[in-house]
Amino acid sequence: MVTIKDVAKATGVSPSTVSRVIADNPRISPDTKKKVRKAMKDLGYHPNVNARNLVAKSTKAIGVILPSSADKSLQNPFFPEVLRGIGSITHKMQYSMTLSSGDTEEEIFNEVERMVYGSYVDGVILLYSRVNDRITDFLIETNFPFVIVGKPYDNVSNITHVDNDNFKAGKDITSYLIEQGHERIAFIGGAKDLFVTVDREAGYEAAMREAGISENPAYKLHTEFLKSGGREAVEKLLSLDVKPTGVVVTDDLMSLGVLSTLEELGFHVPFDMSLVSFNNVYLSEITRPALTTVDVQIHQLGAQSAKALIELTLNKDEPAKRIIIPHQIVYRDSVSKIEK
Amino acid sequence: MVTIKDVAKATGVSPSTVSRVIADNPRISPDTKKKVRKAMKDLGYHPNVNARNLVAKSTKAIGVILPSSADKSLQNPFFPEVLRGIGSITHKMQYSMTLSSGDTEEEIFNEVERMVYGSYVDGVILLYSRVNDRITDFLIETNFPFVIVGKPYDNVSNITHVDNDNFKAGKDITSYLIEQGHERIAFIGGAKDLFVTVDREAGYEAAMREAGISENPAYKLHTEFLKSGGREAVEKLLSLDVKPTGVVVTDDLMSLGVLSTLEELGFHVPFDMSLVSFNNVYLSEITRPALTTVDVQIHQLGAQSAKALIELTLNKDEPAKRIIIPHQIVYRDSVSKIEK
DNA sequence: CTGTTAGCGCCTTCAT
DNA sequence: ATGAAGGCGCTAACAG
Repeated sequence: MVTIKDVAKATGVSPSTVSRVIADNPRISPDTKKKVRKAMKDLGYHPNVNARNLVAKSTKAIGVILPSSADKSLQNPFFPEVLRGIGSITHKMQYSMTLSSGDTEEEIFNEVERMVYGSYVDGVILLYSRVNDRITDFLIETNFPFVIVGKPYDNVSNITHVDNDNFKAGKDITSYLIEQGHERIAFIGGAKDLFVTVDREAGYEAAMREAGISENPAYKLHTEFLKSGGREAVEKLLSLDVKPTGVVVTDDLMSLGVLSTLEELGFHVPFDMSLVSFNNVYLSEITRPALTTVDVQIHQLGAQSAKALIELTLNKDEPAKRIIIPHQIVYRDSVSKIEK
Repeated sequence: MVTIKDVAKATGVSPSTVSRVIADNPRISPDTKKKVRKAMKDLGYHPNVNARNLVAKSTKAIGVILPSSADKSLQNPFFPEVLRGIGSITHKMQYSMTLSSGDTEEEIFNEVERMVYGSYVDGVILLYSRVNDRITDFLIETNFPFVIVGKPYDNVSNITHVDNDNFKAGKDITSYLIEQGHERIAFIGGAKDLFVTVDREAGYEAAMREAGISENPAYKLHTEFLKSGGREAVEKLLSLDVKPTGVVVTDDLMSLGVLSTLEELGFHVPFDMSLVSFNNVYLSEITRPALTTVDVQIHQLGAQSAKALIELTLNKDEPAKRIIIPHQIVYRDSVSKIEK
């Protein structure tokens, strides 16, 4: 391994001078800079991160914490996409990113502990938000820089987080359905303790209310995320005497399941049933019909969270922020107009 | 930050003793061990990785290199799943994993360079395999430990890699179609410079040959991975005078596109057309019909590669290995029997 | 069984 | 503008 000393020796200067050249210190003569740089290149010198981190007390690395992978939620294309978003920033800033790998909450907690106490990373991004989360609490207690993608379950104004306006997104997409003439609109969401679900549902309710459509509890269903593709939910809806004509589903991958079940039971989308969804991951354009869905800009969610985190690590008393990524409906073929 | 010295002072021993306690050195008296451990706990001591890495010349971290994300291939649920597989091992071995984040090949190359020269990681896993890959060449030249998930384009016997027997997988699944009475079987694969495609295709051909079915070039198609869901390929097949009765598609996500196009054009799977696929990612069970597909055990691909890599890093002259993960067909509803 | 010493590779005062 | 010296936190001989 080529060290700073080797370069120094080769150039006939002292190690500290080389160090200064690396840092591009202004009070090193252009001449020696050139010489040193050449030697570095010739010898194939590369700084050793660990040595550097040790004295700098910073790692230029951020930890990304995935939700516990008990369920299959990790197969949601959402994740690779946020990772790419995060990566786009870390790469540009020459940071590296470390992924959590635990399966259970306990395991993940231990990892985060290691990351924090062991100075593995300068900060972490939480890719989930759970009620009463030990990890969040721990991060707050230790005053370690972190940001949440999504909405914190608590301390909302003290935790930097990047999110969509899910209430509005839910309202917008529901309103669209209403504009298309639908009135009997159902809602299929994920677990009720997830803020995404709650907020999108509230948006759905608001749109219905504003349109003067009375609420129908039988139209509001919740299903374990990904559990057999929302089959039960769909069956329940279709067993109703007065069936809905449209459904709002809170996730594209879930929509795929809903779509399948619907068609399997003989209900053709969008003719017999309209369907709208959220996220706009790749598969929403290759399903049949292609899904009309809310583009939440997953990539941006990742990128902005990384950016905010890095700022936090650079300046510990940067105030907590709430960053809202705008959404946009992308219209495809899963909705039909109802003529009155 | 609590250091080893603090613990030493608090216990009245020397720093090296504390260090030995951490390493659980056998020739430290149980008594002092206990004392020291208590102090560590009381003070909240956690070893600093960077300091440790610096002297150990090992980082207990591995780098995972994703393919350049120019295309959307990263949205393939394949990736989260390998990551989980890798993570299951790194976690167990207390390793951490660093993800590449570059977009272009150039960017990724630079990252790998940093990882290698900067001692960021002890080894890397390549999640792709390209022809004439600079990164692979670089890793070989620098004699840096690495393993490939998939088949190396060159030096096959000198590079540790973990893969499926894609030839056999292709053959098995095609044979299954033949057993079900199909004779006009088409093949839709990804880019021809990917070994997965090539091998699975060779398997398909072998099965056809052995069954005495003459080859039909018009039945063999290649499509940009994920490009508009293989629409063109399907259209081409359906424009043929003698249409196939079955299709072998090399990836579940592609199958989703194929399926959609097929149905959209009025061909119902499996009645008008049978469809088999590869990978067995979650969505293959929620499509309609659910896909009969080859389970390639993605999780195992990841886990075994991590295991092999860690062995490599621990023992640099561990011989190169070729690890084949067995596959298995999972039968679902996308194939129908043809009575003669 | 435990302490002392040196050094991993780098950065940063403090001199000059 | 540059060098020398010390130290980041930890481990690994070498003593005893």
